[in-house]
Amino acid sequence: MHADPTPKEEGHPAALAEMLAKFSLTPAEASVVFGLQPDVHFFRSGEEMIVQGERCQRLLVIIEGFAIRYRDLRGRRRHVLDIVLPGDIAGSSSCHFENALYSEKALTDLRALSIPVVRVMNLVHSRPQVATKLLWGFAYESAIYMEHLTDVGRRNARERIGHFLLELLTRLQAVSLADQQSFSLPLTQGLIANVLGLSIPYVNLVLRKLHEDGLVSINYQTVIIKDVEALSTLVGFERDYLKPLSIIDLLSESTDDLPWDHPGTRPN
Amino acid sequence: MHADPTPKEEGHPAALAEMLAKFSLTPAEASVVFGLQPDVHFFRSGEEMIVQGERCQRLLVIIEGFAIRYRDLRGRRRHVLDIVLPGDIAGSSSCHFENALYSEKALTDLRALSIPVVRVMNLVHSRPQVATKLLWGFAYESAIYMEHLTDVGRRNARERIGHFLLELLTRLQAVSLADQQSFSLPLTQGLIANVLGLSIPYVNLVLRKLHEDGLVSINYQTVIIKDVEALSTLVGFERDYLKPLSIIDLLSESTDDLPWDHPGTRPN
DNA sequence: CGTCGCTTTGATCATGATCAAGGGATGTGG
DNA sequence: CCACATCCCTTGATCATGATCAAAGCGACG
Repeated sequence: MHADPTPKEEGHPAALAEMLAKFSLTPAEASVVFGLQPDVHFFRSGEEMIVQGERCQRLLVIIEGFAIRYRDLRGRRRHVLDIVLPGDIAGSSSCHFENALYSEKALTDLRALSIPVVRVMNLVHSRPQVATKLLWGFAYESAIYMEHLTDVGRRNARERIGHFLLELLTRLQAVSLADQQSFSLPLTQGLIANVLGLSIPYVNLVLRKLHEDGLVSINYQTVIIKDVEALSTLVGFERDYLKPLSIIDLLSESTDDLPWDHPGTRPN
Repeated sequence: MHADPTPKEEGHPAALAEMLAKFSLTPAEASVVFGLQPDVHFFRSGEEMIVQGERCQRLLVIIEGFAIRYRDLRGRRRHVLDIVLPGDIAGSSSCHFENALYSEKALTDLRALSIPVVRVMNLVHSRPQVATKLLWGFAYESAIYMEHLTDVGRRNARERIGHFLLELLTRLQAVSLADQQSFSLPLTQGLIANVLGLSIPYVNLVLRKLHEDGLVSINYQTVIIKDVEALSTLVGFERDYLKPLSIIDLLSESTDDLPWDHPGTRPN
């Protein structure tokens, strides 16, 4: 990992848009986050960003590139818990523990904003609303894992794979990295197998069947979902869990009128 | 569901101890939460507390009794995502969405504090530190689901069941509802099967084998884990994920010395 | 005393794992 | 420019974990 001391502005615009979308931050609030003097860090493909068992003291807002979040099981190999996309935050769960419960590793060359957890926590005093929005966004992660849980626990291989691809499509669309029915990302069959708890040969088989049925096609890192509707129905995909309520909606329902933490940007 | 209009103090002491433990609230902060004028609600065994698809507008701090959090799958039956114990908060994930993603239903007669989400959110202005502690606690939920994910995705039936029982033991110990090796809770084999994505006859089989091996015994709602060490090793149980870092530790590492959140003393 | 829900047991079946081997690509060093 | 290594995809044969189906026993409770 190499910190880049000089160009601290370079990566902000893209990350800004993603933060806005994910955490409902107003531009003013986003600039509060960027005011925490984040470093831009670069990681090479394969580099570990968060290491299981070590203390996690910084959050990494992914600007560009992809990563995996995985857990090393004793004896068994590893279990990939999720794919980390631009706009996601590496370390957001690890920082809850004395020692990180899992690792995060760059899947491609990757660029991220690095912000010390302590500095974020201090927003509680200085900018409580910003802190709340960030924490609210973190809490929402559990919804994704709950969905993955029913994915792995209650669906067969075909449904799991279809569901996984549809989730990726939707999440990537949210950060403008996918069009209506396709996206590009360094997804191997081995990775899919690992995320979904399946074996590689079986993933291969199911993927071929899905292709024969004209539902999806995967070629050279590009996934095309030929019939989103049909696949969604087939595997029971409902995208609600990927569209959390904005915290703004909740706050604006409030009837009282206590002072805001930085007047002027209040959405009310 | 019946709101109890009169005795609003009755349930607080027990719930208070649990809140202290789970959210690192000081007594003063706990009383801020109780100052939100929560109602004590009673639910009968089998009653729905949160309904999938409906808007979730209140949080329910479980004081006494047990519940399940489950999802209705189309066509398929339901999938139980987790057991909800005293000290847990029903609705803590549902409130992130326009419509609750899952239901929560009382497994026994149950007593809970009901607090409107809006009122909690307003703590952001008045008591940002309390709000942060609560949200921090919610965010930590995702760690539990991530662990369940590797449980279901990467372990065989024996390991899953053992892991599940050890998690329950640990979580119940945290709220003084279990001793060193045993606890009581209305757990049926059907429920275990549903949580872990197994069939009832197979759960029965595995449970018998675990019993024959002298590892666990289940009788009349009482689970005894005869050899916690052996079982933990056998199934690879590490309890770290159930012991989140207190947010206090993070805040106290802060080098600056801003006044705390008491109204009137806050700068800015 | 009959019903209902939970547990137990057994027989059969299938989803998906494991093992094995070969086939492109791409990349690297000689 | 070729030899070799590596990584990923593909395919097939065999195996096993755990599902499904069926039926009966057993409390508890009204």
